[in-house]
Amino acid sequence: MPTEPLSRGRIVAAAIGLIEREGADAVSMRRIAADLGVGVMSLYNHVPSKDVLLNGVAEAVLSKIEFTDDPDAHWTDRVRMQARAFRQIAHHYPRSTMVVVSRQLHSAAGLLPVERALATLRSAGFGGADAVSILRMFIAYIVGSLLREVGVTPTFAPVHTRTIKADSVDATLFPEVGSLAPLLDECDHEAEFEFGLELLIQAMVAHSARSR
Amino acid sequence: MPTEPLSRGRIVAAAIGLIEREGADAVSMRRIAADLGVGVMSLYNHVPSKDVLLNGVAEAVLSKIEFTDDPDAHWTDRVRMQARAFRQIAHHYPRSTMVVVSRQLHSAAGLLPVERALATLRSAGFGGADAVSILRMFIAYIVGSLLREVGVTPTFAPVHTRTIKADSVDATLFPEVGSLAPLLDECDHEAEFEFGLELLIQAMVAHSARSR
DNA sequence: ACCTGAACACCGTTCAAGT
DNA sequence: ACCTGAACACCGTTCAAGT
Repeated sequence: MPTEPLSRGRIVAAAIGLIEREGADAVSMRRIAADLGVGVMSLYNHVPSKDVLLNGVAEAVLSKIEFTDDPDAHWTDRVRMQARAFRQIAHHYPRSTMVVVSRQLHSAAGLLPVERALATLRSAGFGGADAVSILRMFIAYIVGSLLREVGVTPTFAPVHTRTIKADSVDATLFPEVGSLAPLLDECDHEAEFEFGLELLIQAMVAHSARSR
Repeated sequence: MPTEPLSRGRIVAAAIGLIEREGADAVSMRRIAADLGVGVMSLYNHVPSKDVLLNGVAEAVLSKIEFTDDPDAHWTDRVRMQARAFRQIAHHYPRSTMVVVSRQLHSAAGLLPVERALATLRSAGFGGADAVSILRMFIAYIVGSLLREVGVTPTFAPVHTRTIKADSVDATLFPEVGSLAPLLDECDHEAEFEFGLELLIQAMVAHSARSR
């Protein structure tokens, strides 16, 4: 039975599948080739190196973000929706998120979200420089939030590992950490993300009012 | 000449040096051993695996943050200083920053900065839950900012590579990106960090006033 | 044009042997 | 207690050979 022919897309998809199944450390050209049922060197007919293959993984994951933009909504709501859409990759591709975040993409893969964000900010009345700086702040916040969210689960095994045990922290050296241990122990990722998102949006509103 | 005896500390220091000199990808147990003038397997007398060695690298870099806290300063100034101190690691250990950020530390290495931040926020009148959420938002923002700062220079070779060329962007598909290309092309990392930092701090002040 | 096995220069880590 | 070389099971990638 003649399977579907090898292609860059199939290789990238196999890599993403492998990452999600076994983690980024499990990715090797040989494993991917084995998963696809081909010889290792066949991959190199479609991809020049492992490094650019991983760039392809990052681009593919980024391009799968589902942006549903409503141009009629208030700009603060549009910003909210776009930020949440970005966060979805941490849910759909948790183990690939680290790959996305740790690669500098010089391609146009991430350009569509940037375009939409800038358009939204400009429509809200922000100047070009402010729009770019605000976008960068937002991206930093989202990326950092995703890292916390997926970094906490490098493997899904220890589903409830307490990072800080109240009784193990020297209460004289770290009194605040000690007394807040119950709060530090648990992290509702969605709630934390929304908390920061609202603060950021309100900061933007205030900044907009100041510079008006 | 009997060189200093091998130790976990010397091994971690050698790893950090290697990372800063040649990048995180260059790190291998064999290279570290060679740099230290010992056999590979000697390392395993002091470090159980490469994985926990890299955790040691992350902890060592984190512990080198220089926090100069002034308890008499206004809490917003203290938050500013702490955030800037954190950002210093991107300057002192640029290539190690990715290692720090990509490892989940279950140790007490990062506890001192957390303690100081929480103490500052509580002294500003924030409740425990708010203090924890605000700290998490700040850490997300700082981590994301550091990633942008060091991710842009995986190697220092292309000192001025333009990521987006104005004429290469389809102006009809990406009009905003096209018109803002000059701004997107350059990034004053310190200025961008400070921009977001001020917005975050003002958001905190507003949040504090609201919940007072 | 696409596939491939052999080969090269690497990895992390186990183990048994040394002192 | 600390060091170590040999060995094992892996890597990414080059190259020459196939179709």
